[in-house]
Amino acid sequence: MDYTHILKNISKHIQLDAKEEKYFTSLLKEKKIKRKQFILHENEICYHSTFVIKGCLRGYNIDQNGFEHILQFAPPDWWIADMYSLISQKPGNLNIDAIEETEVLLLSRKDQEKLFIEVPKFERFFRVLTEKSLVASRQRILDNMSLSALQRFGTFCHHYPTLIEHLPQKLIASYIGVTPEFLSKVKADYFKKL
Amino acid sequence: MDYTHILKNISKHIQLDAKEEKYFTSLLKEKKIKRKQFILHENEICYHSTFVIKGCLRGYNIDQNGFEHILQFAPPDWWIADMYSLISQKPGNLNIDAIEETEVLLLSRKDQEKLFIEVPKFERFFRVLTEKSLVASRQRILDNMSLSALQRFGTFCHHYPTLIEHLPQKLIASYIGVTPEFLSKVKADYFKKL
DNA sequence: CGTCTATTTGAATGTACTCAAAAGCGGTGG
DNA sequence: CCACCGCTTTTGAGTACATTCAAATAGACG
Repeated sequence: MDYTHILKNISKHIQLDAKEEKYFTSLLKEKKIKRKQFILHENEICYHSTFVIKGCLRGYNIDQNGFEHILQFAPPDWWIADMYSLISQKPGNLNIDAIEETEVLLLSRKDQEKLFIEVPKFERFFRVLTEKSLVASRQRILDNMSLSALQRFGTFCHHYPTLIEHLPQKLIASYIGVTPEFLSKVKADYFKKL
Repeated sequence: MDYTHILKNISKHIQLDAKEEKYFTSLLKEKKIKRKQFILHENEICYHSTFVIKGCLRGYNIDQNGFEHILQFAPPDWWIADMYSLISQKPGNLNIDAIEETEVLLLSRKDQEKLFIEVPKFERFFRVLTEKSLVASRQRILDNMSLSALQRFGTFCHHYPTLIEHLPQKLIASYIGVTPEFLSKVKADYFKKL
């Protein structure tokens, strides 16, 4: 099993010795997820934090009119979960599924909490991770309130240049908060101006 | 000095003994903020986490067209900061000022980091706090994408019943992401339907 | 009080959505 | 390897939700 990615990800914020690394990796479960396969449905309880090694997941909500709104893409080296459900252990409102063939490592909330006690450095690691997510999430709120669809598309292209390549526009539309039809028109304008 | 509010706030998630409480409170600085007075301007570095005891603060961004977008209200018992600037110690894009006469306690990032090391329980406390903020922030992204202005106003009234009372509508408009003029019309519809 | 700011109301405008249809693209099976 | 099917993307016309601008009214603070 290849834990190099996740250990590298963690070493960005905390230093682990060999024993700690071994303990941590012993808690992880590997999983392969096929395209369109779900790892979480809304109204289910989210039991795991998921770290993506390869491929790409998406976390999204379906509103009362049946429209999908993507909260998060999770390309390699990203963590994803329904945070509400994970911390409350109540049914959440997020769906998480695979955009393509994906490989992940799962860390259960129970093991995570054990980890916080056994190796307090992990408390720090996830605090830092959560702080960064919060920063990104708040910036997105501001962007959604202050930018036009055209500007949000530009921001997205700039922020996720690699995702743009192999992501259906439909999904980008659902992330930046417009209809696919309108994104198509926006994109035309965007590339006209270059 | 009255630390009962903040100690009660903290005891929701972690238990402190007398010595730890004393150490923690020794790090806090008290401050009184007049209406319209700033505790942080955009392009400044945010050095403190701020806990509100009395009154109300707001954190907001001003976009390139000069419009204000409120990211957060901080009534009593809430924490507020420009998280981006606080964790990166680089200039941020948030303004924080007082909506009314307000009393706060300040915890500097340096002291906070010392606290994480001296009393690791605080690492846990702020992790939990940040997780909850993240949950709220992500739900707000979804609400902004899936709900109409009327629905967002309803959600706001339901979520912050006490704030509604003494908050200028202008500020509510700036929080839910509409113009004050339009909120005025939305509100008329809202109360017609009751 | 008087002034300044907040709120309401209305008409015109704009940005993004809806619905419908056509065109493009990709995968699958014959 | 090609043909077909389903799904995505494009295009267009009509519509809706929210903004802009302007003016009148109401309210708050010194």
